[in-house]
Amino acid sequence: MVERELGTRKTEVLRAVVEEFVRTGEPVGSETVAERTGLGVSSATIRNELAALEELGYLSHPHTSAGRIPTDAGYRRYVDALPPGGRMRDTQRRAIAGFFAETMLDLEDVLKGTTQLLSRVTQYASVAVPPSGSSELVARTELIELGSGLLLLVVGQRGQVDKVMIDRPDELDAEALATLERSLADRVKDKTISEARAETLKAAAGASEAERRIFAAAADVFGDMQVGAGSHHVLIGGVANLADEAAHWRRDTVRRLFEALEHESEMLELLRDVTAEDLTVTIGAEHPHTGDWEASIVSAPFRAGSTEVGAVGVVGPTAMDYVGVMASVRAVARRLSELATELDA
Amino acid sequence: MVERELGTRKTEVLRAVVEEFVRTGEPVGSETVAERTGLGVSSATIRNELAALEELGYLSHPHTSAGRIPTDAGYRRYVDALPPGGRMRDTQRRAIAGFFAETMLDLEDVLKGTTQLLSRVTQYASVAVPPSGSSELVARTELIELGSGLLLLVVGQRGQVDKVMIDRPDELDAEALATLERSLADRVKDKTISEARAETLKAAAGASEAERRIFAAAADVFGDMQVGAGSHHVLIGGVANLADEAAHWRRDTVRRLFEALEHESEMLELLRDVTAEDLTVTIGAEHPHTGDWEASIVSAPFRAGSTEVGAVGVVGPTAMDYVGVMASVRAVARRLSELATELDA
DNA sequence: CCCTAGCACTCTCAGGGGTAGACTGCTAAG
DNA sequence: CTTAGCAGTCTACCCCTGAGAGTGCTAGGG
Repeated sequence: MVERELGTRKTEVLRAVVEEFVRTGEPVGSETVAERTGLGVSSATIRNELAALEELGYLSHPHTSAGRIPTDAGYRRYVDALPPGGRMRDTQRRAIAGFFAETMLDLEDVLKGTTQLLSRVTQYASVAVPPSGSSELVARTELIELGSGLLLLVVGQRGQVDKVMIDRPDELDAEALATLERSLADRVKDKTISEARAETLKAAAGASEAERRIFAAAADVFGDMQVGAGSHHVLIGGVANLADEAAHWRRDTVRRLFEALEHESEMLELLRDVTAEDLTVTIGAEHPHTGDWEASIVSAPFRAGSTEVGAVGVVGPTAMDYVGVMASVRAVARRLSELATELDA
Repeated sequence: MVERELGTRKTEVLRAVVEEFVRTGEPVGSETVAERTGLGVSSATIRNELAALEELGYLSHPHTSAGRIPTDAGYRRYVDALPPGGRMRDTQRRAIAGFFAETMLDLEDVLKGTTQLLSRVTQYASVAVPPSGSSELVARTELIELGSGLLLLVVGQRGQVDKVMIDRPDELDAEALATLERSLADRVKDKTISEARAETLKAAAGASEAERRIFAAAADVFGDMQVGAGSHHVLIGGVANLADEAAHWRRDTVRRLFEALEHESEMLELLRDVTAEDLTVTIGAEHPHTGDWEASIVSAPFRAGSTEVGAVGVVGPTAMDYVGVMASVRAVARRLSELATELDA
């Protein structure tokens, strides 16, 4: 579709249709638009504009005598035409400011809180992807003997901790384990997590069976930490909000959405490639992985200094309050960037 | 309500109504019951029985000319009358056996897998509550200096790890920190987690401001571990299955359920007191915290040796396949007990 | 005394017509 | 280019009806 100038009145009309539809959930008629835009033209004129916008593929018609509904392309056009730096409601602004006013030290805790904040503020579901961790440094590794086996523990420079239980190899005595622990620590200390993974895989290759098992387990842990430390890699909040939305949605949309929310890898796919420079809005079928379901994702990355460390986003119906959501997500991402930068210093 | 003998035919009729209703979701008529029970009596006789069962409060009538549907009390009676040791389908049995055939070392990982297993097998949502941990022993504590502050790490005897970030108190140098770390370790090593918590709170009381902060943080971590180590205390699986059920449910039921699933404390309340000796079935409004929503919970504890360590459960509509769910939950809980006992040895 | 056949009765559900209302799209005039 | 006016179209709703499902009751039979 060729990018073409639309004329400010058409843009205005489209805006009115989208916002009214989002507000009421009902198809919007020419009369309503004429009143709401305040353009000072009659509904007949609006009807011509509406017909033109439909011709262009931005609006559609459930049936002859119904009002107009925006298409995905219509939402897209609407979002692209939005003035930069949208407004939040005061309550939203205050909620966000209040949340970040507390002193917080653990980024993972913060992110968990962030999902709740975003979902409360926007009334949709929200997700947060913690730092990918590949370029983090390994601060410490430990091999601890417990009653039930060996516990291998890895601590990252930012306080991320990951672990795995290993069956205790009988052929290794306490001394051998201590040596092994030191050898592992020497190999990975102050390396990045991806380097540490490569290093441990290499070490596993040329070691005895018992040692190999431990190095392999370590490599697994590092692999895990690359995605995000700890046991959950994607944080989610406000799913209950989607239950309300569910009434308007197709059945399979709801199910697929919940499935995606449950499986982290799917959720990561939903957000991958989709989180660009600043703020990204993905509408309905635009997303490569969502097929034709009627959900939109608004997401933004946050950074510590200049390296990208994670992302936050909101998932809701295509008929969502883009202005409010975009402003909220942008604000939260900016705050998170500040916080992450500060924690890093 | 007085517990009264019902007569085997009434029981049989009730059973038929419940099972047919669960299977089809439609109110059940006398004709259907007459055929399905194989009692060899006519539908007229069944009608008398149905009327009696309704009089007793076990069945209800959407309207005059509709069939019967079970009340909560009806499900209760049905469940209580079920022969012990219900049957699973072969596929269910196999799925469970297959899952536990693998060797597994980390109970938390196992529980995560368990929720997925149970939800796949039953087609409802499932939850797992990990060991409460109060009586676990503290295996190790560490105070690690990172770029961004101090990381306090606690490792439990079973491999549970919990942590908290603390702002580095400027007035403590490396040596003071080392002393503090040793002092903390001495106080809590090999104590139970509840003892450790009490101990740290005591230590916090009579310490300098900087030390107090650290002991207090430690107490927080122990407090956290009492509920369940790591960042999630209740594990959940198969929420997507509830989305399908949602069509049959009242709106607020769905929302409240999702909210409960999101807030761990609520979920713990749902399962607390509800998990008795063996297998517990809570039907609809029976549960003190669910108000009048139409959901049932089937749960069972699992133990390591003789101490109760956790619980698993399934959440679904009151019209659920109790036989299959009860058998599955019981089987999974038994397997988990075996595994937990073995890991403990 | 319990069971059963039969029947009148009740109530829902699906479908058909008929109407009001909501919008559109077109046309002709400003 | 805009607008008023108007015919045309389609849905949503209501009302009605008939079919069907299922009950409750009664009277007769083992």
